[in-house]
Amino acid sequence: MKVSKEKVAEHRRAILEAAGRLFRARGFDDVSVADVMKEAGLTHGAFYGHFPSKEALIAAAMAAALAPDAAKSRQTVAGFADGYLSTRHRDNRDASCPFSSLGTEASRGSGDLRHTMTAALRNTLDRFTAEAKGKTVEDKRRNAIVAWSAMVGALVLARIADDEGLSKEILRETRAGLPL
Amino acid sequence: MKVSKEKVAEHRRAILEAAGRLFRARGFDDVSVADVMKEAGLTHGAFYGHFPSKEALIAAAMAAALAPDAAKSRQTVAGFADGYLSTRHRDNRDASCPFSSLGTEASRGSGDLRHTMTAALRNTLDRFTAEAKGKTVEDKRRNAIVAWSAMVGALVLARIADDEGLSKEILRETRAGLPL
DNA sequence: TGTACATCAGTGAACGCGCGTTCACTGATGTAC
DNA sequence: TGTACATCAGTGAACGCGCGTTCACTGATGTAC
Repeated sequence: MKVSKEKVAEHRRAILEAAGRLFRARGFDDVSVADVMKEAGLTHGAFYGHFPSKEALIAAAMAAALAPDAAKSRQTVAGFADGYLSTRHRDNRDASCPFSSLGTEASRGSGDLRHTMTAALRNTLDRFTAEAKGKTVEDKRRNAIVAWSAMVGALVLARIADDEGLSKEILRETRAGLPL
Repeated sequence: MKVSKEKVAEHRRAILEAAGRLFRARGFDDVSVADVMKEAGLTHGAFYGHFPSKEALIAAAMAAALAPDAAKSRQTVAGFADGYLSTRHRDNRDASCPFSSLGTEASRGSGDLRHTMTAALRNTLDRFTAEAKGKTVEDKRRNAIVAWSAMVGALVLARIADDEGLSKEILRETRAGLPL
């Protein structure tokens, strides 16, 4: 049956939100269009009224997940790093940073996906540069790049490690050694 | 037809090698058992004589890809970092470091896979600790962790970036800022 | 050393399954009068 | 404001396809004598 414009917009938001959570928790390939639609409270047939393909959904869901968040941008970079390198972030995969939960898959993704993520990467580096250690702008920029690379890498490694002590050590020592 | 013991061992090696290359280039989910067997010069039916499942192949292929390499262990850590953060390594995905090419997928992988990768992670950190900056062992260990996290993260980010200038900047500045 | 035959690695057809995607249909929405 | 009907979002069955895995068969290997 037809549905009001408001419901359509609400459904679209629900699909993007469900996709964002499921993709981050299980990866792009292990989540089907039907899984996403079920999680959004709809049937799979309705999907193609909202998006032209699964690939387009991936790009749109990641764009939504990476959209600037008011609460986060009020934080200092140091505060953001504390949360980023926490066991809470490590374990809450479905709401975690797309770079650390889907980075290696994203690098093989569509042009749209990579373009969206590149824009988010630039934003993050700019924000970090303003608060990084260093006397010159060049030093600050370098430290911003090292810090963001280390944060993403540390979360990837902490999630691979099957030893809780090692995993926590990686998070803790990376946080302590960040040039911020 | 039956095949000599030497051929069997050779075929197993060919399967592991093909799997290592294909998985790193395209991801675990986008490479089928048939793809691997074809690349190894066999038919897909022979696969289950060598491995009990695709999951077991993934773990075995990554163990082979991560096995200590004589040429690499002769290098200094600084030399290893130069190669790691090069555009050559970024672009040669099929022979690249499993952490940077498959890290986010591996974190959702089997216990066997994560165990193998954890052992490799420990080895790398130990090797880095010996040559990292720092006065105390604790400082060296912290810098080893930051350096390895930053290297893995930088390669992931450099592969996502769809702007060659930004991608190269990430590799270059991460290399320059590494606490080694 | 030579021969007979049991073994078993590899082949390729076949299996059930879930995937992304399509489509005829339904019925509430919202517009034209 | 009330009514008639064209629109179109959502439903669920169906599509072809490729996947991981199985299996009856083949024929070279390698062992027993």
